[in-house]
Amino acid sequence: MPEERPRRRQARGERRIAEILDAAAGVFAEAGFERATTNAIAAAAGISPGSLYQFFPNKAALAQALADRFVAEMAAAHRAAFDGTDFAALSVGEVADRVIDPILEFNLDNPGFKALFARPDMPSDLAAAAQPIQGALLGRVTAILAARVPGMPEPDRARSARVLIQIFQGMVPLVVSTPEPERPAVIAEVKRVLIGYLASIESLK
Amino acid sequence: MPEERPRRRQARGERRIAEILDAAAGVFAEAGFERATTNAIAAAAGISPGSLYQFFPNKAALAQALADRFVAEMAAAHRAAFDGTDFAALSVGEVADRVIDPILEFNLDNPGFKALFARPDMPSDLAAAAQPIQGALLGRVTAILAARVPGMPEPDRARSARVLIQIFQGMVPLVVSTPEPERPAVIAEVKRVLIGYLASIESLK
DNA sequence: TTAGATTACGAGTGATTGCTCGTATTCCAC
DNA sequence: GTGGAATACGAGCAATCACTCGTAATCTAA
Repeated sequence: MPEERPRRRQARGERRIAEILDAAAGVFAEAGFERATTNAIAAAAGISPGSLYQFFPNKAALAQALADRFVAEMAAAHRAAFDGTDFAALSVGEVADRVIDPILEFNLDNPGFKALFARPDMPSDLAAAAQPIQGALLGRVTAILAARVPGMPEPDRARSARVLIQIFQGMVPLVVSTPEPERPAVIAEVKRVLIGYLASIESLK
Repeated sequence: MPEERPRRRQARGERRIAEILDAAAGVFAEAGFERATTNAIAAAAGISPGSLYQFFPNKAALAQALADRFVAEMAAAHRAAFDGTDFAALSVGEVADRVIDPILEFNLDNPGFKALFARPDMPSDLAAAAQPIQGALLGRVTAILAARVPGMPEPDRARSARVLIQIFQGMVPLVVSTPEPERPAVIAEVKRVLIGYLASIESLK
């Protein structure tokens, strides 16, 4: 049975870990998770393969740590988008602006994010890492729906929240792949889609 | 310089090719493209690795052939969805039903499809194989928009067509992953989303 | 019938890649 | 200062996988 005493990191080590995660995000974004080699990540971080394995026991753990960091940053983006606002008092357009812009910006700033979380064969432990924010996001959208459409039956509300989230996440690739002069128009269309759906729900009384 | 004389296939060989493509679609769907090994595909087809390479020079060519078959079948699904209908004379609900159901059914029946075409690192030659149907789909949706909303400026029309397609394709994973008793309700929501967006475009006159 | 082509086999090969290990350097607590 | 821990190196190991090759069975055209 391995002792597995956690080593006491020096400041240098903490810095290295951050550098490795940065490098991994870049390589994942460029090559995709499978094609990304640990040696390439080490080279991108400016260290040797052996040094990389001083900090991460294997590639999966590296991916897990990067995922955890993404999740924490995404949670912050979600808090910025959702907290401290009375969504029942806003117009649908205002709701869309408040919620969509920061989350979209996060996706634009972190191309490695979807390389990790949108891959077809996501292992269960990575999905488990993403589950908290996914669940929290679902809860927040459901809460907005509950505040705005109180009469809606619970199953319908949960389903509509899932649909809203899926629309948004499904449109992210289109937004990201659209080059700059055209991008704001596409973002405006995304908002129109979500607003239209939200309005059609609210019009049911 | 290789002679590269195309060999004359026997009926048995044609059958084998179809069997290999079937097996590949299944293995791709289960394991994803990268994780799918050629030996596993051969085993699933009930043949040896060497026999597989009698028919396909490499894994990329196998993927290409499967993609071509999917594209042909998808094109047929598109024809069934679009041809012989005057979309200008239908209600938005009828348009949605006619277009969405057959294409959604194709995606449900062919789980290998998205394993090939939705992978993050799709090589350019695979994208080239998909381009004709993607282009044709874009043209068909644009034509429907042109028939229904004649006054719309061309750039807006093209953008809205792309958005409509992206909404649909972005929702496919949600539909596929929803188990059966619940699935029709999700499909109904997908249609409501598309109808809502279409109606909001048409309401602009 | 038979010669040549096609189909079939499966152990093996070369290349890739995640990861190790022996060793050297740097840091920090005492 | 000194000893132990943390950091760093990079050649190389073991496993995986796309693919090959020598050989044999089967089919088809004549």
